[in-house]
Amino acid sequence: MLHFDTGVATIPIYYSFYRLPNHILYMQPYIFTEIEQKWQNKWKQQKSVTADRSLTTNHLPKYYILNMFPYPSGSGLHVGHYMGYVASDILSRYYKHSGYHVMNPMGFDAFGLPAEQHAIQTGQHPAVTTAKNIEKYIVQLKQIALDFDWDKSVNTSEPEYYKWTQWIFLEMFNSWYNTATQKAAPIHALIQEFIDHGNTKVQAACDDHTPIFSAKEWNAFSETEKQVQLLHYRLAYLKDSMVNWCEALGTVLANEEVKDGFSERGGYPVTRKKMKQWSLRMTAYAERLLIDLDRLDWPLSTKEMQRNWLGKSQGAEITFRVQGQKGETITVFTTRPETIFGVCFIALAPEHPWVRAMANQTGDTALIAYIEQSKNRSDRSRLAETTFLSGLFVGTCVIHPFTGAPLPIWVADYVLPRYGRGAIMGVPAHDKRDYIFAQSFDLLTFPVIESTFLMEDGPYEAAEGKMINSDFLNGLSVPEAAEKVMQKLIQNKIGQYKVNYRLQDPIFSRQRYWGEPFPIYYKEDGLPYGLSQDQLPLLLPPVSSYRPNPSGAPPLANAFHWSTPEGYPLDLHTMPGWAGSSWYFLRYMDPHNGETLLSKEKEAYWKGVDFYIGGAEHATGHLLYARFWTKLLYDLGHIHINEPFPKLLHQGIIQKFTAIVYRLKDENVLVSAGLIAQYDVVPIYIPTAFVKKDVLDLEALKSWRSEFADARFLLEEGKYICGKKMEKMSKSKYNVVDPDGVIAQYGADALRLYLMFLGPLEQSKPWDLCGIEGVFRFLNKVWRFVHHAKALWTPNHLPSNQEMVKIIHQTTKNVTESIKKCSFNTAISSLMIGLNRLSTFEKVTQSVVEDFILLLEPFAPYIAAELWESIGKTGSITEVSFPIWNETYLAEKSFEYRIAVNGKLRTKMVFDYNASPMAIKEAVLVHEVIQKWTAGKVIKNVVVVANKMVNVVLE
RNA sequence: GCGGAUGUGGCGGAAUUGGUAGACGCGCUAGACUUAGGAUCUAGUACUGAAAAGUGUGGGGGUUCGAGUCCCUCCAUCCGCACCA
Repeated sequence: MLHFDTGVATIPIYYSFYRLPNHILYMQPYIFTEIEQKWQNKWKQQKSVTADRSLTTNHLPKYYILNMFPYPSGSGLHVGHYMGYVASDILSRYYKHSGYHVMNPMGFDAFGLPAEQHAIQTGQHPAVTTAKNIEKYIVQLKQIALDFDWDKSVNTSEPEYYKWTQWIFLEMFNSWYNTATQKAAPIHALIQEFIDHGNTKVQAACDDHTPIFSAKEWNAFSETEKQVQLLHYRLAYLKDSMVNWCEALGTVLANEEVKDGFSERGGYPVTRKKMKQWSLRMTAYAERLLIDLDRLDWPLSTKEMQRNWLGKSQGAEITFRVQGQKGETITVFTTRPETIFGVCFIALAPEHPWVRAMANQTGDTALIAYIEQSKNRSDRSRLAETTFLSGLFVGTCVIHPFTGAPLPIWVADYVLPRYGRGAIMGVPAHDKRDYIFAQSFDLLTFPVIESTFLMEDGPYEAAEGKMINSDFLNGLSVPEAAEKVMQKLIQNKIGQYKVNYRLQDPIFSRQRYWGEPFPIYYKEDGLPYGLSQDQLPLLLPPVSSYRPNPSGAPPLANAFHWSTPEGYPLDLHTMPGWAGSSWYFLRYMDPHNGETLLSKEKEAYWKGVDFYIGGAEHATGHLLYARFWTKLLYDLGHIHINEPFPKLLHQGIIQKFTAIVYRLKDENVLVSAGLIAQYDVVPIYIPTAFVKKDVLDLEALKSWRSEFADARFLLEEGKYICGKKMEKMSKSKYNVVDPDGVIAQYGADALRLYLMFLGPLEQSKPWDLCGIEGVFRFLNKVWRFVHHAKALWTPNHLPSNQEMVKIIHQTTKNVTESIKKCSFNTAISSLMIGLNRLSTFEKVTQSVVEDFILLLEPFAPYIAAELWESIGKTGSITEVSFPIWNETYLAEKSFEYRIAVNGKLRTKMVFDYNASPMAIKEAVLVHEVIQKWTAGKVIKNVVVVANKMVNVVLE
């Protein structure tokens, strides 16, 4: 046994000297640590493993492959992160070998809350921690030979990058959405329109209660009034928004960051508060975002998620007159206008303007209390009730537009203010929530569609059947009735068709420090104005504290003299995490351009991302925002790409068993997994290292954390059995696998191979280190194979062995086709099969060995580079063309048919590749095995499928 | 509840898209070379059965000469949206 001190760990290398021929005896073993170190150093001198080709190589076809860039967190990468990166690296290397000009960049989504939290705790500037983390990431990425071109990297937190994020924001601020042309346009075109016609004719996406003004009125407006009106149209606009305010974090949280009234991060209480926030008029794009999904080569599930998120629903708005209040009306949105005769009440969101007006007017304390109470309930909890819905009768009625009957107006918080008009018509007979509400308050329920349902059974929600109890709709089918009632509503000017989207304009400002400052200042009128382009980037200022200002203002209020040179105060908000990531794929094409965000020439060459790889968890966030920004920049003529990611693949997540102990709810007693049914327990994740074959090492746990030191244990047969669950690798669940340890033990090539060999890229799969032995053995085998072949070959003088040629061509074909399908697990399997078969030959020709190393290179670049050099090649292997197979070598002369009788396989027979079906049939029928099965039976049919199989069918 | 996906040996997974189910790898069993084996090589390894043979791709049904693959239905698991009027 020899020991090689690798510097990382002492690894025993086993191999035997006996029995081997001399040349093998002196063959150096596969010491991956040395090899990988050697090539890493070599490649360090180069920008990229294959030097970047300049745009002068325009004749080359391009391939732009992209990974979602990571947030550089302090905990570094775990093996799961590598999944997508390795896949893209394989593709990138393959396309380079195939003559493409490949771009496979990597960068950092570097603004984010963790660095800011760290800054708050330690006082260290987030830029410092971020830079440190990025450095660590780059080392980790380089060690597994990921061929990223670091010259093209981007970092969203650097001024040269966020200058353009701010620039894009200004473009949004200075634009409006023309719904007639379905395009965004510069704001000056809108101003001209106002000068000519006021806003009476313009079709634009704007705020709900934008006042109407004539050209004359516009021209008479003061500058301030004009700006106020324009703000109703800008694509980036200020809006009073109900936001999730977290006092402890001093910030506003997105809906997805709030869980049951508490912040997801930190678990602090969250209240709802009205604040002026920047919003983006994304809803203007809802229809285009929906329609264009059809053109995308994306996983179906992700497209479906985006469709749900956009949430298009078609229906009608119907206006009801309020009884006893002349001229006052309430407009509701419904998807089922045909059920108009089944309306038993009207329900309004507590936030509805009419409700507020009523409360002010009457001073009704119960109503005011109800409005207050609803304010702090999240949408989720407001909708979560299944048995009782709360509400309050306002004491007023509306008039049914057809029957003239009075319908009570209720305030109910199951009606959400931001969906539709914040008002619904309650049809308890045909809507589940309306039904529950009616049950809760004993309201009338009145069916208008014929069904076998009894009222006691619940609502009949299906949109099919014959209309009843519905005056002029009686006897019609549901669709017919819907059409007829709409005609009538439109005719009577009390209703119109309406399309609604669930999507809302996202809030775009954060009360945080570590993000892009808004290039916005405020004049005396209190209105926002954009900085000019030459004032960008607006640098993130140093602050005395990263916490919110004691006044409650965001951290930027802690900056010294945060104002324009003229002395106007600058906006105190910063942009959210997704700002920088919504357009970064554009910047990679031209990362250092100081003049524009992306030059026309570079865009014309690269034309956008060909293949995007990233996690499915970004299905509705990042992937939707990036599509929105792309369309916006496209509208304004800055880019010619309409969709950012035409082709998308989600890599699966790596899972590992977690270890769980169960503690009694109010005692420090841990209960073994088999006994938990009898107790009230809380599961707690513990490090998996403490568990061997489900049995817990009690001492390890006790010394891990003080809280366990004096814990008592309820054991099963003297052992504590842990619970386990296959879960996504995550630091908080203590089941992460650190890549450095794996690399030290098996090498980066083995880790790459293993990650890819595990299974289909897009599938989630469990990590099990045992399996890595297989690919590690394979690499050792390759090593021996090449050295063995090299020692024995006499170049160019070996007679070409047809069988061997066929094997390498077959392998080439299988590997190439698998790579193109991103089926890397079968590609590696083909390499293994190829090697196993080639190893049976005494001598192997040099060209076969060369081809094999080339086929391996995208998967295991270190060993490939080393072997390439060891067979006497001086140039870089990455510059060499990928092998191409020749079908004529693969042609078979004969085929082994499987012969079945009544579908059951009975024997196999070899026939010439071109044998006629007639001849095959005759030969099969006289074959002794077949005769045995057909003896005494009547043969009904003999199915002969050329070069597939034969089936003899008996009566 | 809705939408999407998945279900194949002890395990990870293959299967030319309707044509030999279980490639490749792990694990396991036996053997070889060995002081040794956690190196390497050889053979075997879905299940039942002594064998002949039979049974097998979550369950049930169907189409077909032929179904892991297509259709219907049910079940389980995972992911997403969650009572969006």
